[in-house]
Order: sequence, then C-alpha cells, then structure tokens
Amino acid sequence: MAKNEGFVKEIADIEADFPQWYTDVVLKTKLVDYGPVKGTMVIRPYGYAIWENIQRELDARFKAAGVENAYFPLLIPMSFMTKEAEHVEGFAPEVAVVTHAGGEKLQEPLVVRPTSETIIGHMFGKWVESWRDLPLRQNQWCNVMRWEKTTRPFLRTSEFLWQEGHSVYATGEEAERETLRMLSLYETFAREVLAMPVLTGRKTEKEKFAGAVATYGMEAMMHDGKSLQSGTTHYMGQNFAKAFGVQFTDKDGSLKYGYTMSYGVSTRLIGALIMTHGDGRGLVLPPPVAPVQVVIVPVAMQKEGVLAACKELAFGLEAAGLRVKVDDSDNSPGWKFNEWEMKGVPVRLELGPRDIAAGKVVAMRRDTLEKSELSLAEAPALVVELLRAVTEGLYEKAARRMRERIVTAETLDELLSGVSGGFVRAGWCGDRACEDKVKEFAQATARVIDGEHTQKTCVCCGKQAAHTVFFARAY
RNA sequence: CGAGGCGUAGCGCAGAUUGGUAGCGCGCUUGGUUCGGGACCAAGAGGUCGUGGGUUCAAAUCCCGUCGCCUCGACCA
Repeated sequence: MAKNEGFVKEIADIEADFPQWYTDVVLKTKLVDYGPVKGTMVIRPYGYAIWENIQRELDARFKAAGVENAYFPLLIPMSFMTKEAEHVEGFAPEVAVVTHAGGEKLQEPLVVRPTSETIIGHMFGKWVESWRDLPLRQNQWCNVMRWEKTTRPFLRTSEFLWQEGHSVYATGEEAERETLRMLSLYETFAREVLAMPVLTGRKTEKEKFAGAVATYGMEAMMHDGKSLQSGTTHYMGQNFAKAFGVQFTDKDGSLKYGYTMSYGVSTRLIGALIMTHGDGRGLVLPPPVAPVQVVIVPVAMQKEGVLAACKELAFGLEAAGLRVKVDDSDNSPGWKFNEWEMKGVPVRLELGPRDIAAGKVVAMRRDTLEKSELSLAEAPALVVELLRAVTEGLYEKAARRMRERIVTAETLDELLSGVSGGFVRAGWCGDRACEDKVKEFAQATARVIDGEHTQKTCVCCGKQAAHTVFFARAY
C-alpha cells in the first residue's frame, strides 16, 4: 500500500464524507467484501471474528437469562406468511421466494425467511399444550434474507446474520415484561461489550414491526450524528398465537391463546461499532470484541533475542486471558504501526533491544494514541488494566458526543437544524400526519419515544403533545 | 424503482476524443541489504480489456444490445 493510501484523516474529515469513509474502511481492513450477487456480503475472517465475539458474549447472557438455543428451517411455506395480515403486508415486498426445486415447479412457493415469527409460531403451536409448557423461550442464530433496494455492508444487506429470540407466555403482562427485559439486556450488552451508548424506548406505530402490538428499539448515534437502529424487541400480544394456534389449557381447565414476543440483533452491530468508534486512522475496536486485543510489534527483530522476548511477552499476556498477536512479518515497524492502527487493535506493544535492556515495553492505546512505558515483568496485569481503560474511554467519548448532540426543539426549524448533526428531543401529538410531515420537512424519523415526557406541544402542529420523541436521520 | 458513475493483471487506475505490438503504481515470487512511524536494490511471474453481435484489412478504442456492480434519493435488522 502506498503511503498516501493509509487513513491519516482528521476526525472532521471522516464526518464530511462519512459514507465513503465507512465503505473504504470496511473493505481495506478486510472485514468484508462484496459477494457476487447484488446486496450480498462476504464476512471475512477479521469481521467474522468480531461477530463470533459478539455471539459469545450475547449467547452467554441469553443462557444466563434462561433462554435455550434451537434452529428452525430456512424455508417457510408461503401460506404461513399470509396468516398474519399486517405481517405479510410488511414483509411481502422484500421476500425472496423459491418457486422451483428438484427440477420441478413447486406446488407451493417457499419463502426464504425474512424473520421467523411464522414458522416458529407454527412449531410453538405444536409444542404448547398446557400452562406447564410455558413460558417457552427459544433463540436461534441464523441468516435471514430481505431483498433490499439499497444496500451497504453490515448496515443493510440482502442476507444478514442475526439472532432472533421468541417466547410464549401465558399472560400479556409477562410477555410485555420480557420484551422490556430483553431491551434492557441489549442496552447493557451495548454498553459493556460494544462500549456503545444507546437510547431505548418504544417505537411509534409507523416504525413498529409488522404484526406487533408494540416495538421497542435501541438507537445508537453514529459519528455523523445519524441514528442506527441497533436492536429491537417486539410484543406481539396474541396476534401470532391466534394466527398459528398457539393454545394451552390453563390451570382452571380453560383453553387460552398464548402471548408472544420476539427480539433480535444482527451483524449490523458491527457497522454500528465502526461508525461509533472509528476515526481518521480507521477502525477503533472495543477490547471485548476485538479479534486481536494486543499486537506486539518487534523492533529490529533480526537482533538476537528480540523475537524470543516478544513471544515470551505474548505468552504472559495470553495466560492473562488476552487475544494476542506477535507481528513477525517482514514489514517495517512503521508499516505495522499503521496497519494495526487501521485495523483498530486496542493496544499495541513495541518491543526492541532498547526496551529489553531497560526491562520495559512501549504501549500505545488506539483510542487516544497515547504512548506509555510499562514494566515488562508486570505487563500482563498492566495491559489488562489498560484494555479496561480503553473500553471505558470509548464509552465515555461516545456518550459525551451523544449528550452534546441531543438538542430540544419547539419548532420544525429548530428540529431541522438539530437533526443535521444529532438527535432532537421534541413533542409530538401522536398523529401520523405530523410524523410524516417531519419526515418530509427534515428527512428525520421518530426513532424512539422518550420515557420522560418533557415537551408540552407538538413540534409540528403545536397541539398538546402526547409524547416526547427522539427524532433523527437514520441509516 | 428514479438519477448518476464504473466494468482493462490480485487491488487501484491510465490507454478511448485521433482504431495499428497491453501499460503504470501497489501487491505477489526469488535473492540480498534493512528495521524505534507505511525501507531499498536486482531479477521475475501475472491480462478471454464484463459479455453478445456489428463496422473494419485491423477494435480495449467506433456502433447496437445485454449483464453486473457502486454511489445518491423514495422504502427497511
């Protein structure tokens, strides 16, 4: 790579041409490549390793919450899709359909799952008979397909990876409580693992999931002030239970429909990470999900003992539970510094003859680019501490940016100015017409309804506000 | 689906207006010297010019068709 091809932009520059910066960085760091079919992506090893870390962390949290993993089929009979009226209306435009197989036209077309409420509803209908079978809480890690018109790696692709959790409860209260509990689990996960602050809340009718009674979402603010929906949970009431016959005999002997809910996050989270933490030099990965947490760059590595010292250091760090790489490739140290900075490795250690003689190692943290000297002997403990500081630092930096870029608006003009660089908190009367008008006027949508209702009047029509809403432009 | 742009070596591009031996940079291979912020020398390998047709003695280049991808808008994890 030529000198001028590296990422040595300033932060202001990445915001100026953010979509281009994003596309460049995901391709150059080999997170992803375009697939041969429009809208598809290949998640390359460096990107997939991030996904595996996300999976591992989230999966453990689901299991701790009592959810079991299962796997349901990719293909869903077309007739299932039409059983829930709103659901089919919402998803019909973007499903891919299999019409031929085995060299013959199929009697009934099969849709490639865009989400699995229908087929899981069908199966749950078979499995649920008694109140003793409830709650039923399952999750699957899988791929889904939605034929999108405009695509971008991780953020919106025709096929993507996700998890979808589905639960049935005997009562609506329980199912609703689970819907909020999972939203909270996501929020905690975003903070602790992705170092990403989010806003959570209920979605408006216009933005809710097709077939749900209520949808809740978490929204993250990207570097350019736009919002990215990073996870959703849905309370379905009895809509799907009735459509698929999810019934049980209650304690009193009466036959009742269950109440269902679902929740999901996808590989979009990888895009969210990149657009939350990245800077002019490329990726900045939060330590909990970074495929390589510490890279060791040997200096003057042909000199006696340098490589051996690097390997010994790596051994000590690995013993402390860290993911470590010694870059003993033929490139110059300068090349390696730039390369690993671009790839977002949270901590770099430089080890050369000078350090070895002094019993020290030079450490650089990726988030602040600050260098410090550590005692070689105590490096494992110190690096663990440094990584913790990086995670916290990333969260604080992103949280500060989000706080600074949320403004309150009383008028459409104020809203328009606010959404050009961040989120806007504004009153809303609750009418779809006003929501649509805001969209038209400011290219902004209602992201979530704020839990704190502070605004008295609707930003659009001036009537009494039913809710206080966060408006933003969204990816 | 609307508007633009692009398909030439692994990647990024030039060559096209004026048709005439397929080029450049990076990367790759081999050998050597280097190594504290993208090192250097030497020698090499690598191309159905997206695809189909047409014009021509001759097409990457001109004409017609077609396929694909990217970006920006309207719809969505």
